[in-house]
Amino acid sequence: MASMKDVARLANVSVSTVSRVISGTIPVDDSTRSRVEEAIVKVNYRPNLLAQGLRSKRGMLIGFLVPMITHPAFAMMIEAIEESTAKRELGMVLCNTHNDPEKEAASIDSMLRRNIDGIIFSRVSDRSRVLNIIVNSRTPAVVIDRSLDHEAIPSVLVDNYFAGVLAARHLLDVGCRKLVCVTGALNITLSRERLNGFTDTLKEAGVHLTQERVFEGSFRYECGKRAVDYFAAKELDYDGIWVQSDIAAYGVLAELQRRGIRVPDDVALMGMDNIDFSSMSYPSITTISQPYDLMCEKAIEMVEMMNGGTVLKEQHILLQPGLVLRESTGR
Amino acid sequence: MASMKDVARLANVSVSTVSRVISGTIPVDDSTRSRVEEAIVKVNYRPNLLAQGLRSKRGMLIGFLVPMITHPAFAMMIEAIEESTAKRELGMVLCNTHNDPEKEAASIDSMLRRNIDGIIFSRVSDRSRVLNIIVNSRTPAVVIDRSLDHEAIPSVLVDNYFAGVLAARHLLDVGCRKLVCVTGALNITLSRERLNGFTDTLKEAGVHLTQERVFEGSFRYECGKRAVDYFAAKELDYDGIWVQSDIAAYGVLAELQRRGIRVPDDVALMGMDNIDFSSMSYPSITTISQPYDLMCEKAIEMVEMMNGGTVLKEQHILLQPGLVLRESTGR
DNA sequence: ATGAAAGCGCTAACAG
DNA sequence: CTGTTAGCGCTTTCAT
Repeated sequence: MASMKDVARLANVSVSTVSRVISGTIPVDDSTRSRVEEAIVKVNYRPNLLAQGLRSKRGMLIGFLVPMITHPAFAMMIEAIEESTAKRELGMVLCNTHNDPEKEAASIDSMLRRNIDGIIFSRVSDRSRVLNIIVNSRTPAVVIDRSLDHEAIPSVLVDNYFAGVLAARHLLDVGCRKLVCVTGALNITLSRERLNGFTDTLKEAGVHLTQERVFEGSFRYECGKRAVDYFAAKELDYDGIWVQSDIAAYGVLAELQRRGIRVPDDVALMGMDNIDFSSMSYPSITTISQPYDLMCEKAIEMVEMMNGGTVLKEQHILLQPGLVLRESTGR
Repeated sequence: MASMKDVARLANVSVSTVSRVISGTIPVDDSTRSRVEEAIVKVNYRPNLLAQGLRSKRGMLIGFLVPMITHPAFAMMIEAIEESTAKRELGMVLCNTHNDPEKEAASIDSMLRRNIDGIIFSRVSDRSRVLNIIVNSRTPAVVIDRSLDHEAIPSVLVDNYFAGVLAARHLLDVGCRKLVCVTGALNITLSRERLNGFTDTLKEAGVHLTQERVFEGSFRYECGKRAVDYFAAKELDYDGIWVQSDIAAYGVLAELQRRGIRVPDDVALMGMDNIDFSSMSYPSITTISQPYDLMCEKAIEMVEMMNGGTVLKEQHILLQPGLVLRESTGR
């Protein structure tokens, strides 16, 4: 790899002149400039990012922390973050935390040691010490898809209450009146918000969602089967079900099918997340989409602004979810 | 962030001594060492990775290129690479190439400018100029899940021929005699190898897989429906089908179900990759697993060896796939 | 065993 | 407009 020195030598100028030509912000004589530019092309010079990052304190790198890479919803976010960073010629370092505070801490640490431009995370564990580390180091950090108690850290969220509203409206629209709901873990705020939107909207329509019609699950496949078992054990009758994540919705679907219950004929089923797979099954799954691309783009924008000196404390961007109609609620 | 200078000042030694204590390779007086170690703890010193990387030409970073992050098979590899790098305190920068040679080139370029320790890729586009760039820069590179014509680059592969053998054996075992196959793109070597293993094994059992019983698909969902349409148009009778990727197998499954054809009762269905989802549907999908964890670990090991000075040209590690029994072939 | 000094490749302040 | 100088934080001779 050619260095600035090589270019300078070839163009018969000092390295600082080369630096000026590249940055473009400081005036350089036209003839000098073109000589330098020729030399740059000739030796195929590309600035070393470590040297730049060391000097400028900006590693040209964004860190992204997720709890599980292979979960389709997170994979979509990873893709979106990659898209937004690549567009800006930033790199993305990815860390899989497994919700392990130790691993979170270790990866944040190594990111900071890379003079990272910003760290974005979805679902940091609550016991994480990392937030303080980041705040103390004055590195821009943005939480995505989850609000954090730590108010100093800005976030970009979807309107989870409205997601519940959309789900309820649609199930009512297709004629369901006996509903049940499978939530995510209810210690997570977004699960509660979704449930509230769902419950409130049903109530307005005169449909009362009793406590026993709500099954507290997780965002994992396994809880789907457990939910169906639970409803069966309680001998609850239902014609519509909202599961707060597509992956869990598939758990529900598989168990319903195993029991010979037809979707959508006997029960209308809705999920949430709009993972790729939700259009790939039979029946395909009606779901609530989250604007991952936009969320991630916003998160990166916020990081960029903070690096530009803007103070973004207590800034929380709220984006709207959408309804995606498919077969599982088609009547 | 505290620097070496801070530690040195506090411990009353020079920075070089601090460096020696940290590297551990050069003898340092015990009393000095403990003084330095105390100081390190006191100021919570952590070496700056950019500075280290700049000096030592090793960025402590592995680059990973995939064509599509959200494809479950690649997501699994990403997870495995992350696991293997994190274990070694290396970072992972991820790039989504979309099979776009421009984007491949751009990301390889930025990786090299980070003094990256090694680059691992699955499925570089054939027209990629990047291979030469990498070879010229003497940066360790390993191809995963695909052999490359470029012989200088080592690779770690699964035995795709044997995958075909396993698929054929199992379908024969469950009593299928009228078989069809949906391949990946046949210009990709691994698709042809899988098909060869499948065909040869059937032939040994006296089952002849005619040309028209092979549908050239891709590793995408959409080709599944097209394949079923094609077989129907040809009025081919079949009781067993092997699809060379799980995601395409779901395309086949959905279309079969739409047509009222029951799996496995009417047709036994097998996929390949063992993506998470293949256990989450009803019926769950019998499939061929690829040892992603091991493949990725081996790839990282190879990179490490090359960085250690070992020459690995023309080294190709072959790993064995496995059979995963599920409902879609259960009789 | 330890310190001083040079340098990795770059940027920015200071001179001119 | 351009060159010289210093320094980002680290490692590695080279002295002592």
